Amino acid sequence: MTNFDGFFKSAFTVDNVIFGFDEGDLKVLLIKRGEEPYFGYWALPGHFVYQEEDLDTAAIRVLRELTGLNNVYLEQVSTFGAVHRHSFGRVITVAYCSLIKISNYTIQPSSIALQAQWHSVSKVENLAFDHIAILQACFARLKWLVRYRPVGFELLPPKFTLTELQHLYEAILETKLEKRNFRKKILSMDLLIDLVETQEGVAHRPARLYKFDRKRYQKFLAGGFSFELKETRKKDPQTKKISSSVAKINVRS
Amino acid sequence: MTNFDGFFKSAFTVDNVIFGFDEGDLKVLLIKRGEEPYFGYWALPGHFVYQEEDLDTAAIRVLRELTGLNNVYLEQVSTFGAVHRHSFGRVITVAYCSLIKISNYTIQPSSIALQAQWHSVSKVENLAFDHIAILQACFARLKWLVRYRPVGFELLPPKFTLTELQHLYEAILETKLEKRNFRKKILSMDLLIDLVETQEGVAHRPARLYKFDRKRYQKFLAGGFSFELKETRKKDPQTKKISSSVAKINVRS
DNA sequence: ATTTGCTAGTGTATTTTTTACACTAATAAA
DNA sequence: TTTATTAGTGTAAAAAATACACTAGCAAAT
Repeated sequence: MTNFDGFFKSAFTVDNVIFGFDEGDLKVLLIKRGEEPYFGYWALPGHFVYQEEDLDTAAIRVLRELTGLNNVYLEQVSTFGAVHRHSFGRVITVAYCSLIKISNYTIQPSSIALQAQWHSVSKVENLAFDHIAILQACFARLKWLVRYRPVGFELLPPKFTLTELQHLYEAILETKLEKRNFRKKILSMDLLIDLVETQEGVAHRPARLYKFDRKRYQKFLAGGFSFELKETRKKDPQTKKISSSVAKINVRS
Repeated sequence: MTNFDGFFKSAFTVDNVIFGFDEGDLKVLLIKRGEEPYFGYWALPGHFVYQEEDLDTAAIRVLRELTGLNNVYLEQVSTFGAVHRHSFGRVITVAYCSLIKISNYTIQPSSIALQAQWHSVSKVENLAFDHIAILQACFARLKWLVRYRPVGFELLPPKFTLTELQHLYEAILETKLEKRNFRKKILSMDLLIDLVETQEGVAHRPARLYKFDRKRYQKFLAGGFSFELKETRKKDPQTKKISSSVAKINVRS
């Protein structure tokens, strides 16, 4: 039998990209590292996986240890393994992604995290390691996901208005949507419960509040999910329809 | 500085899921292992990654060494890292996926591969390690992909009929499609070149041959790709439209 | 020579969905 | 009472999806 000992000299880590939404802005949770390499740099909350620990378990543990976040559903996105991405040796990292309601959680930096803070995705730069690339991959995944699963709701507080929901979709998709059509689409999916309540303390007509209908969502998951809307072209009349290439999917229960 | 040596005791591998299409059947390329563990078992072509080798590079090399396949475009799908998935120690594996035209390549088993053979995806069982789960993950990815990129063409010979193309889609999506609508859809994408030639040696009206227009595909990639068709309900009239849940996406250039 | 069986390929009416845009409604502040 | 501002609705027109019946061309059987 060949000897494979030479291969057993690597390590692997998990890195978590946690998205949140606040003040109309898409955020990502970063920690300030208190450990070499990249001491003092902002980084994704991630660390080594123990020998006797599954990847998913490690992702949850590491996130809890660094940021205090618990009970977060994490999903694997992809794996980064460039040879010299870590100065301590060969370290490949598995990226995980999640969406949470910022207001539901208290961030509690600990372990090697000097700080843990929400940063606007659009303003993030200079992260440790190859974390910018990992963030980009997860953001791309999020954009993709938002069209097929009602992930938007994960990012909003329990009660929200349709306009807030629309702004969230616009922030993720980095586009503008047409109000009428957005509402028709989202309501036709039958995933929202009208709370009858309305906003308070606004200097204009108060909007109706909705909540996400989790039970109906479960039924929906079996069959499929739909989100499709073209960006409005109202404000940019010189834009011409050159080739309206479209990507679609149809899933039947 | 903390000592991290304890973490540098793992290894990682790459595993390749190569899909092909032949005789109306979706196939996957497997090797018969000539090495412990799982000596003599059928397995995905995969092996250890060298210390100074990137993951993508390793996937290409391993595939070449085991099966003789070269110049295959591989795409990362996901990573499997259950603690005891390999008996030699902690080994996580990164799964890669590809689609090739079976007739374009000669399979040449070597290295630890005793044999390399195409197997019907629907009949595969009893693979080494957790390779069944890896195959399933890649098959799911393929089903997904086929709706958004014209990957179908990667699996067919250079000249093909529309009916052959339809059968391929039906095999991947595991459904039946309506001929008229399939043709309208696929031709409207403008990705096919009519070769004017027709089939020969068939005992019925010979079908027109087409080839894939790679140049137009490049242009298309920038904007988006569309494939959407509902399965025909002709043959199953008792099926009722209960809730036609639909998943769609719209991407504009 | 004609018929039969088979698969290739087309025409089109109907329904559903998307898109665009203008309209009305309700609240607080001026 | 008016104004500014955001909430929310009606609907026509266009585009796409769906269903299904039809015609076309070839070889083999009669």
